[in-house]
Amino acid sequence: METTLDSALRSAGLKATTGRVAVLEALDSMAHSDAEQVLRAISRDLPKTSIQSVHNILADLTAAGLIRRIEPAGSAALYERRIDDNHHHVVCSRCGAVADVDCVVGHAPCLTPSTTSGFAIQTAEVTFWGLCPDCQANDTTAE
Amino acid sequence: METTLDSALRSAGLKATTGRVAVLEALDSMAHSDAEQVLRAISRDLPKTSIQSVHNILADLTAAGLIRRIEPAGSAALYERRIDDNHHHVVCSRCGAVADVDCVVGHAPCLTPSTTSGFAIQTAEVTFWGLCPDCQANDTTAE
DNA sequence: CCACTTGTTTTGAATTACTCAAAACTACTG
DNA sequence: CAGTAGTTTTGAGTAATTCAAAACAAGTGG
Repeated sequence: METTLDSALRSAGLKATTGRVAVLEALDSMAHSDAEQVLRAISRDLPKTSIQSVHNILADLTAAGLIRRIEPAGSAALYERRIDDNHHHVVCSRCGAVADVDCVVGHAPCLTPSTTSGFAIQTAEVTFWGLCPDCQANDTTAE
Repeated sequence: METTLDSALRSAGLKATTGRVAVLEALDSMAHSDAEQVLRAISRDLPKTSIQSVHNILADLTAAGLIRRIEPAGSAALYERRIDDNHHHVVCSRCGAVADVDCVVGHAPCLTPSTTSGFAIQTAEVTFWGLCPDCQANDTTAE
């Protein structure tokens, strides 16, 4: 079967292997997943896949621009399929949950620093930190 | 000798040990250092200090609010003494060099997201990515 | 000034997330 | 359908950090 994912992979210069398609499908259904979550998701269909292969696939897909990699402080690297806009993230400072935040500007860099120290700015990455709804609900029990 | 650093430590509820004072001094002279750089800096005076102790001290100082920890994607955790303002960072996407960027607003969160997904926002962390002056100079040789 | 107690550092081992390399394999080409 | 280049597997290795128990030192009270 020739799917959209197959052709996306091929037009990026990558072979459309079952593993890669499965990873893309997994990330379509669960955004902001780390390598281990992706492994668990695709293990249902491809039980022979190793965590190293998942890392390998995720690195290839990231390099090809088919997925985006984010690394919030304190978490393992997370991957997402939303790559065509310049959006940002809210991370729960207690449990690490992640949600998307639309960028007001829509393209990189959405902000320009006041003092660049001679750097040639390419992008601005914004990470909001706060409490997710669940952790707010449990806020009375622990701090 | 009773220094400013001593009293800063004590008023944070921490004992003013030589190791902690040395770490604070090191971070005063070299901002954005990782644990290993701090270890090298204090090894001149305290050669018996282990990397584990440095991690321990850095964690204590971070918890006490005396230093700030940043974790740019792809780098080890970096520590800095500038904690009283809400400033941001430029990271070189090639060599990982870090410089400070003043926050226009000056207090957290300097930005407010459009859609919060129910999160209670506490801070906004902005990381600019670009090429540092050195890497711009070498830009013709490699990409 | 000395001993005590608690907080701190050392020592040594373990863990996590990830990378590297060679062998086995499979998607696409002709 | 066979060949080859690109992929995945298998297995080992690394870097940064954390954990735990024993050794030690800072600040306190005598």
